[in-house]
Amino acid sequence: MKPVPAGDLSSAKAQPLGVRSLSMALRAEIEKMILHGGMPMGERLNENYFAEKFQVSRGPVREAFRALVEAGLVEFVPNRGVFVRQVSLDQAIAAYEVRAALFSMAGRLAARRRRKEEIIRLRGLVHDMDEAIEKRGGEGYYQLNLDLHATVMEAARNERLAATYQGLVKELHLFRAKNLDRMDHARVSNIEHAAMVEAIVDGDEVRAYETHFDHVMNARERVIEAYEDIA
Amino acid sequence: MKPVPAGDLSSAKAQPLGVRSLSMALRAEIEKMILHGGMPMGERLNENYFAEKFQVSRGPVREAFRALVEAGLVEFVPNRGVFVRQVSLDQAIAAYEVRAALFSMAGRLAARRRRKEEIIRLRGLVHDMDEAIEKRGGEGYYQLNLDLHATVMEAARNERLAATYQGLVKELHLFRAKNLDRMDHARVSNIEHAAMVEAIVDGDEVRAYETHFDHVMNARERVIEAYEDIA
DNA sequence: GATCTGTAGATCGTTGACAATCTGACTTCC
DNA sequence: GGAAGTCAGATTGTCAACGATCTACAGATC
Repeated sequence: MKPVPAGDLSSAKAQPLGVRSLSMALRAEIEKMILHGGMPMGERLNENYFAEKFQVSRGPVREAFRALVEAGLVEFVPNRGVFVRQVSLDQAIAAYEVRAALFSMAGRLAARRRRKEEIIRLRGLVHDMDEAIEKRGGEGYYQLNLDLHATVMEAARNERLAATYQGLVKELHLFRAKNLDRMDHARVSNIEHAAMVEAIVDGDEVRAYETHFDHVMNARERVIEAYEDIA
Repeated sequence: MKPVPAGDLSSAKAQPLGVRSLSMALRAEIEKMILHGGMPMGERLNENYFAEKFQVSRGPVREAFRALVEAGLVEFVPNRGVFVRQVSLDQAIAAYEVRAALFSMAGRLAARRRRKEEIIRLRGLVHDMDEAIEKRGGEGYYQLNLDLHATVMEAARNERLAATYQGLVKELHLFRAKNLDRMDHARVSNIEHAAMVEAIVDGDEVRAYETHFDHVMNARERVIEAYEDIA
């Protein structure tokens, strides 16, 4: 009955766009393409291209773009379109400082609000990362590192903080030198992790703040160094 | 000479919406209405209403809404529309903690990067606020307070930090108890300001962090108290 | 040979129309 | 009298088309 085109969206594209509104689903899909798919920085996002790719009109695509602009993943130029955002070293440095602010607060709150199971999990992660470095040549370290940071955020029990932090980390993915935090630093980094976790375990807010703050600011320094190597 | 179109838009529309794209201008305008105009919390924003009000089609209005959703000022419900966001006490508390993280970082960076003229300005503001309290019954205190916070942010010299902070402050405007930070606390508050400024002047990063952190967290406590009075 | 000008193609900005969905009130039935 | 079903009106979701703007390239001018 309905004048729906022969092949329906979800199956035709074989894309699990979800049940949300079309533009919300598109936003998530395009975001994934930018972050994981690896679209070149500065690349222009063509509205017609995405409209055809997902078999929708340009309206929802445009709405998805607006949301991505606000999220800081793309830049908008009137009458030109949107472009995958270029993140300069200076901007990355600034973002690391914001990250330090947020993450050190998370550590501080985690020290105040931690629960027994989180303490166990945190200590376990530090131990696993040690083993990943010493016994498996760094295999699996990256994921464990993400887990550790996520667990600290969880222990802080502040969703607003977690959401802001997440948005910032996404943005930092756009920085081309993101992968410069090499395995050389894993040992040093994990010593910092241990100090962070013990401060949380002790419930020492000030020490938790300091250790978490230093951890991110040290990462900031390493990024600067690494960048200068390739520049 | 460039082929300038006969009838140019800006005058034809006779709308001082600015030179940016239509949806960007709408976003700013609607945001102003929500924050200053005082739209009731939970109010639904009707697309047709805004389209007619600004003499545009619904497309740009919808795009403006998407941006406001991402900014956290309105909530989106599929097939229902967008609503002015309701901010609960719990959410406000969480937001104050994020604010403490950002502002204490600003204080810390300001202590590191301050310039002579900013020192003069900061001390002047604290002095003016004292006079506003003692000699003018609080007249002008509110604006001076905003100026002080803005000056600290400026001295921190981190645009990303400032932008994140600004977005958060906007969101806190949606909290109905926002005006509960009454003049009773101005004296205490300004003593805190003095401590903050002196820490920045001394270039003492740790003390700057602590004083700024405490200042926001104390404000958080006062909001909780005030909320309980009216609840 | 370099710069400027004009045109063509492509892309964005906006609009108005139509389909899908929801809200709220009225009717009907138990 | 209260609960469930039904229907009209209003609102949102999506689309296709038109007008405006920009980029790039070819040709003319100095």
